Amino acid sequence: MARLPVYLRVLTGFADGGIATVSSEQLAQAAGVGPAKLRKDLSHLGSYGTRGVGYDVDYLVYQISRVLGLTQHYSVVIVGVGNLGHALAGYAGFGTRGFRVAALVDADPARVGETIAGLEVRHSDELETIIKDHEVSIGVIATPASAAQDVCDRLVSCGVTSVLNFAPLVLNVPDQVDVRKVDLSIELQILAFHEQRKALVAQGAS
Amino acid sequence: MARLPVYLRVLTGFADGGIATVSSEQLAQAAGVGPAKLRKDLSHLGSYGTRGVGYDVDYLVYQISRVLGLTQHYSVVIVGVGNLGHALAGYAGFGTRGFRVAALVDADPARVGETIAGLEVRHSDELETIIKDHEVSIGVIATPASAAQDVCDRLVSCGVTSVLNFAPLVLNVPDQVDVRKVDLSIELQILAFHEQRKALVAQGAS
DNA sequence: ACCGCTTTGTGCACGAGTTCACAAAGGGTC
DNA sequence: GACCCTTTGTGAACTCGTGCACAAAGCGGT
Repeated sequence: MARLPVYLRVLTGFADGGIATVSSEQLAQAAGVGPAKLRKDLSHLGSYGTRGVGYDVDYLVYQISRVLGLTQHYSVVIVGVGNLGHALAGYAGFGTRGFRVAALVDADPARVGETIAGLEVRHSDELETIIKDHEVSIGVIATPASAAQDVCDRLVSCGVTSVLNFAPLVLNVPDQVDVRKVDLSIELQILAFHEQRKALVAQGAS
Repeated sequence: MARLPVYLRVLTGFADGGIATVSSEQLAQAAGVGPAKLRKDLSHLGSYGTRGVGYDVDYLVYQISRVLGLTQHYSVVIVGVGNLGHALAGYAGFGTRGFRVAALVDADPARVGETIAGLEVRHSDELETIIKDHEVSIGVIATPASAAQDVCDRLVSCGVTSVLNFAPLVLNVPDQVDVRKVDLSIELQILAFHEQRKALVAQGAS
């Protein structure tokens, strides 16, 4: 389920605030979902709540972390050190929760050797070596669209089975490889669509 | 539909390549969906295809642009000029297709006055003035989580009804406001989940 | 030990989105 | 002009996720 990470974040926030137990209603409100949906989601993991009381925050954090596979550690390689790659390298979310950036890689020799967020940028020719040495399981593609499919093929051929793609194109991968896509311009266009819809409704009502 | 922007991008790619007509099968493959789904999506916009031939690329580009509201122009304000805000300001996708970055805003006085991608960073106290002067309709939140809800409230109170949120928290907004969320760590955790699932299957099979 | 209050876990119905399969409709060819 | 081949548009069955409503279950006070 794609909502578990949200629950996990909210729960860790509660844990930091010293809250020991939460009801499904509190948790649902904080996570922006309905209470019934939340209970059904959690029930799929097992019965970890106490009727009449709620859920134990720490225990639930542990269980969700376990289900998500966050008890293990994953090495990540970021390919493409443009504006976006830069931002990703400095992103604090990688360090926490078991993700480690193994290396930054770029095709531009002028960028190789540069140090970003404590990591040296290496040339993309070394991609295969890096992946094998660090047992990288997740690849992040932050290259221009023209290079993305090629980079993706190389990642996959080295055994990477999870890809996070920021390039604006649909990647072609074998079935066993998971790709998640983050696309700015698509998000903007969806917002534009809703803006227009709202404008039309307002116009029609006036 | 959230897939229209993908179709649009693929179609503009075809148009640039000088292709005049496409079949649903070609387009579906390039967009990573099934042919039936694509035809049903397009049929919701009207009957713009020719049986036995396919779809006229240019005409379809125009129709999808129109439905998405991209024939109008939208002003965007980016709040928070950290690593991510920096990357967003330099993102080429804003300029194309009717989106204009009206201003960059940050709460840190040390950053105010800095010029990024041809735009001067202004202090967040001016947020209300900027929104009214430029008729901003879309707000992008690239601040730390602690400031995000406050920024969002200010955007909404100025009449912004579309928000793109990069901060790792669930924003609380009135019903008529659309929020889209982009969250790195959630994407990573989902990939981790699938990684673990694949690892367990492989282990179980061996 | 019992009773009532709170909260979980879940059976059921409903609706949205997806897939299949085929009829309708063009274009090309003879 | 008639026939055949290709491709669209869509009706119908199906799946999946969602929300409601309620029974089961624990806790605390008396």
